[in-house]
Amino acid sequence: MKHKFKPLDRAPVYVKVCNAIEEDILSGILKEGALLPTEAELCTQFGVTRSSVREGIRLLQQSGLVARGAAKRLVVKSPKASEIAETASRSMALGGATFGEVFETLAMLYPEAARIAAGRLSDEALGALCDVRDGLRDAPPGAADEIVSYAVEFFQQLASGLDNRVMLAMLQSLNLMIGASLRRVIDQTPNAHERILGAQSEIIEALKNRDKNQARAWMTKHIEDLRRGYVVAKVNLDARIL
Amino acid sequence: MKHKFKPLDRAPVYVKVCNAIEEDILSGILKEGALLPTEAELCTQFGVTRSSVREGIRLLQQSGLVARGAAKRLVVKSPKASEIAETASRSMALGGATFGEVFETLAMLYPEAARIAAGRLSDEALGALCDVRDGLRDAPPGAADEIVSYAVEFFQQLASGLDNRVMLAMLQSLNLMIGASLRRVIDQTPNAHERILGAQSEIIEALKNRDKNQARAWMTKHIEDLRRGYVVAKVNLDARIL
DNA sequence: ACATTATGATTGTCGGACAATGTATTTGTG
DNA sequence: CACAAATACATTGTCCGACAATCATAATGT
Repeated sequence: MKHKFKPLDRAPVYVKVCNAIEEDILSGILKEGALLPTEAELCTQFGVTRSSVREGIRLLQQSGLVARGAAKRLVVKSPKASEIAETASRSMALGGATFGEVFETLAMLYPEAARIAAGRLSDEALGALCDVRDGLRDAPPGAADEIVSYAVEFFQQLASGLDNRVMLAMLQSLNLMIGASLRRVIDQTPNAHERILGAQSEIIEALKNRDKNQARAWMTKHIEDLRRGYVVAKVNLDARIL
Repeated sequence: MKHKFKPLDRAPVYVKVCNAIEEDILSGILKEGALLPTEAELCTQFGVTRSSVREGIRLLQQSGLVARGAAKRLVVKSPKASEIAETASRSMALGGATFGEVFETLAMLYPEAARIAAGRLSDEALGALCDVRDGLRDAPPGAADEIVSYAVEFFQQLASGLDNRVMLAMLQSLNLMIGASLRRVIDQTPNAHERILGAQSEIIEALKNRDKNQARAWMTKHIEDLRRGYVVAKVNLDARIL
């Protein structure tokens, strides 16, 4: 019988360093907040030079698994939804995602999110939504930037209230991607202020009444209204987000 | 009047290197597939040492913006949906996402995805779905692994057919997260093979008829069926994915 | 006891060196 | 001349050593 060799692991050392540390984090040996050894210590433990260790650390750093904490020590981090959303949205933007794709996904997700929210939102979460609505109500007329930020913040608060980190990460990444384009839309839409305010109020009302269908319906209308804004503002839906 | 200084940029050099290159990619100066200079060349251009350049490259590398191409040269990459999905799902797993959160999100997204698919899926995409279904049909009984992979592949093909990279990335990340747990569920569910096969057939039928409501309804049933499997298999929905 | 200073540890950056590897060029041969 | 083989070259991966900057801790002075 012919002996067979396993393929050798020819990955660069810095990749191996990254994988080794990552493995211990994944397996729970290194829990969140744990301090990693110093670079010098890692060198002796792995038997490699500091350059390689440092390059490995950069890989871990960018994937959000470790960060420099107090006293510059390396601490194990567990990626937060907002960070995941940020890197995902950035990657999609770079990957050439278009307004159309983002908006369609938004239109697919948020009505369902509203339906779920109607059955779950805590009083605090509802209060936060009301605060956003009130902030929008009191916004000075013509302040497009403020209107946009309140509009996005409304989505943001709704997503937060769902108490589901996976949903939150996805919805947040959409919020990040839609933010920039929304500015253009609201700039050119008359009555944007009132229309958004009205939609938010109706949605809040439905959420308060725990009326899932109503919440979903109003969210659908709200988004449909935004979509019309895109048409009015002549945003090219095939254009890349940037 | 008191002169005011802007806060100095005290970021480490390797971060600046990363940002500088990233900026040129983002602004379109460096398009996808473009070759970056060699490390030595970057050193002279930035006026820093190779160590710093290399650490900066690691950051870019992990964020999926560059990769080593032919002849080891650095080439600009635009992140693909599958890569975004992979890093996102990994991050969420590390961030402590639970089966419950993933499954709830799945149950929220896929019925809507099916509805959209009914109005859009190309013949090729439908054919791919049929292929998956046929593969599942011909799978030997008791081959849990195969059943799982066909079940996931069905979701995968459906997502691909939507022709929306943002949706695709999100759905794919769910697929990755659900994969492992599905194995346990199907292992312990009697008739899983037939039930999944039946659901796939019904969904395909609805898609062929361009019947959005029917497609959505059957997908909902399909997922509800999987949910029952989770209960039967006594999967703790509050347990972390790992 | 508390503020200040000295000490030490650690990271960030530099410079140079060399082996491994893949590319490009030259050379040899029909 | 065409094509294969050998050579030279360029580039990355890895190592080593050094030092300034920064921050934490210990020592010191009042």
